[in-house]
This record gives sequence, structure tokens and C-alpha cells, in this order.
Amino acid sequence: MRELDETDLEILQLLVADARRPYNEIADAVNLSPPTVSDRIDRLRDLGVVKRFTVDLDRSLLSDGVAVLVDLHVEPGRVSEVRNGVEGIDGVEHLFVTADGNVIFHARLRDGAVEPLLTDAIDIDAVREYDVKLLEDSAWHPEPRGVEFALECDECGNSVTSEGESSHIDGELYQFCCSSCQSQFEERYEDLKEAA
Amino acid sequence: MRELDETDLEILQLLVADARRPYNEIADAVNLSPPTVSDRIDRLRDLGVVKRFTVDLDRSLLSDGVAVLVDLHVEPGRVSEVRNGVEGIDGVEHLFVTADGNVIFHARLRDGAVEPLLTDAIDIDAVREYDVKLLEDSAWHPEPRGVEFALECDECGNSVTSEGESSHIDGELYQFCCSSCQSQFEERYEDLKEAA
DNA sequence: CCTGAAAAATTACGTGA
DNA sequence: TCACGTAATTTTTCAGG
Repeated sequence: MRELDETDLEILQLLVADARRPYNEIADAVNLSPPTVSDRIDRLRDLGVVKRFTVDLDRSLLSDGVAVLVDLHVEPGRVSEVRNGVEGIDGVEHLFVTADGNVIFHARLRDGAVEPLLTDAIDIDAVREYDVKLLEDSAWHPEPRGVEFALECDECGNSVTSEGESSHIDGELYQFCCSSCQSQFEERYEDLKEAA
Repeated sequence: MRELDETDLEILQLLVADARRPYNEIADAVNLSPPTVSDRIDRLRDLGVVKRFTVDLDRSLLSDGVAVLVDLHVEPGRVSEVRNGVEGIDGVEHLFVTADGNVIFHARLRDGAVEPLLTDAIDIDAVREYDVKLLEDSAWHPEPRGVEFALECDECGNSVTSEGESSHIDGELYQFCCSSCQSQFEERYEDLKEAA
């Protein structure tokens, strides 16, 4: 089965810029028929590339809260616990987990009191220290602009083009840049399974 | 002209969760007719509350870059210059400006080399120092959950809903969340006037 | 802001490359 | 498998009150 190709990427770019564009307009732009565009978008959703259709809101117009960026220095081994707790805090818009184990989140809070929220949502002992920065401005750039659009080959890491392959293995979808990577991966996977 | 009311916020929440929901479904949820929902959404766009209809992509599937969080400590007075430069960098998804003048951005970069990108996009002299953190995970919570209504009760400070009241007093318009706040305010106002 | 009708967009389905 | 055309269906927009 063919995975993502250039046309899919063009469709994505058009949707990111304006998700209400009618299919016939997209179809014109990518030289396909509207039903085909529809099929492709369905597939992009199935693949998980399109997570959702949504609206980009100007939150400063909606909320009278204070936007903050909170940086939690988490005790080793408790990152995912803290991460999950933070996700449940009201007003949290973005959440980042750094490779060295910090959990950073962007939230809009009714008052500046971060501490009670934290003690409420997580075991505060899991946090060595934290740092709160008031935000003046924030922006979201959904445009994929110059970003290289490429699925990574799960075997060699190269980008996956329209010549690539994919396999469903044990309910997971894996992407490959070529059939040799695919078979190599499947072999290794089998070996791993046997070893277990 | 009427500002935002509870119904608008409900509509926004529904759209954020799924911008493809048909108007009749939204209409049912908020007890309006589909054309009215359409009118309201148009107004929300005109007001700038809805900036755009878009799709939320899973970039980890698309880009083989590395996700990083970069914290720029900017020279005083050059924040907006740096901010604008950063906005132009390819792969930048989120950008935050802190009250104390840091510009922080979340980007997915093809390679780990941040420095050349920075020197390319901005005058590096404007940055005192910077800090790059590799990201392991990030999440976006578009739900406006704790979103507060923009109008504050002039008596108690709570948010004003569609059940609220308003009074013209001496040429000024005051908003209240309920009639008791309204009368309390008016009483105090009278007393204040008499005292003067 | 509503109802009801017209216009437009999306989806379903059968066919062919 | 992928795409298309046509037709059915759903959704959005437009009038008029």
C-alpha cells in the first residue's frame, strides 16, 4: 500500500491554512477529483497524521487569566507521573517533556497561584523545584512551511517516499522506505519475538 | 453590540474539539437553529476570536527532525525584534515571550544545529545567551476548559454570563453577574455620591 | 433568531485504468 | 489499488418574517 506522497503533503498544507476549503478547491490545486481528495483526507485521519479538525482561537480575547510557563524539575523516575498529573490541570494548553526530565507547561490561570494547583494535581515531592515565568505573548504556527515532510523509515530512519512500504504488525503501523527495510525489520521483529 | 455570551463559548468548545461538526449538531447542543449558529461563527471570526479553521497534525509522523525547546535570553529592548525573527524560522511551532524578556520557542529541526538557524534569522548580538533542551514529548490541549468569560462583574469580579445584568449609571455601563451584585453596587454608589 | 427552500459540499457507489 | 463520474445525501446559505 502506498503511504504519503507529495499530493498528500500538499493537501495537508492547504488544510492547515484553511480547513474549510471545499474539496473541489483542493482537488483543483492538486489535480484530483473531489471524491479522491475526500478519500485521501480520510486516509490521513486513519493514519493519525491528521489528529483533528479544529479552530485556532485568540485566547487573549477569551480569558482574563494570566498566561504562565512553568518549568518543573522532576525527581528521576517520576516524570511520567508528573506529566500525567499536569495534563489534568485546568487551563494547561501545552506541555513539554524534556529529554533531561523536566516537565514544562504553558497554562492560562485565573490567578497567579501555581503552588496550590500543583499540590492538587501531583505529588509535590516528585518536584525538586519549579520556576514560573509570566508570559506576555504566545503564538502557534500551524504552517508546516519549509519543514521536511517525511515519514521516517522504522528500519533505517530515512524519509519515506511514495515508493515506501508499510506493515501492520501486532496492531501497530510501521513505515519503511523500501521493501528491503521492511523485510529486515520484520525479520528482526520475528527474532525478537522468538527470543521472548 | 452584544459581546460574547455563554452560548458562544459553548460553540467554541465544540469547534475546538471538532471543527467539522455540522451546524445542526452544534445547534442542537446549544438550542439554536443552524443558521443562527452559522451567524455566530461568522461573528466569532469577525471578532478575531476564531483566528482560523485548521488541522492539528501529528508532526512526529511527518517530520524526521528533532523537537527542541529553545530559550533565548534577549538583550533589553530587543525582544520584539527577536520574536519576529524567530517567527520566521522554519519548523517553529510555538513561541512564547516571557514578561522578563525571554523568547522561548518549540521547534522541530532537521538537525540539532540551532546556532546557524539563529544567526540566520536574527541578529545574534541581541541574544545574551541561549539554552536548548531536547524534547521527548509534547502535547497540545486545545480545549478551552477553564476559559473565563471576558466580562467581569463590577461588584464581585466573577465572570458575567448570559444571566447577568447591566446598568447605565451616570453615562457608564456596568456589568454584573447577578441582580444582587447589581443592587449592592448601586447602593454603594448612591452612598458614595451622597457622601461627596 | 426562526422556518423553509435553494445552493453547495460531501459521501457512496459503480466502473475503469 | 487508485481514481473518476454520477447520483444520493448532508450541510450550509439565503429569503422572508
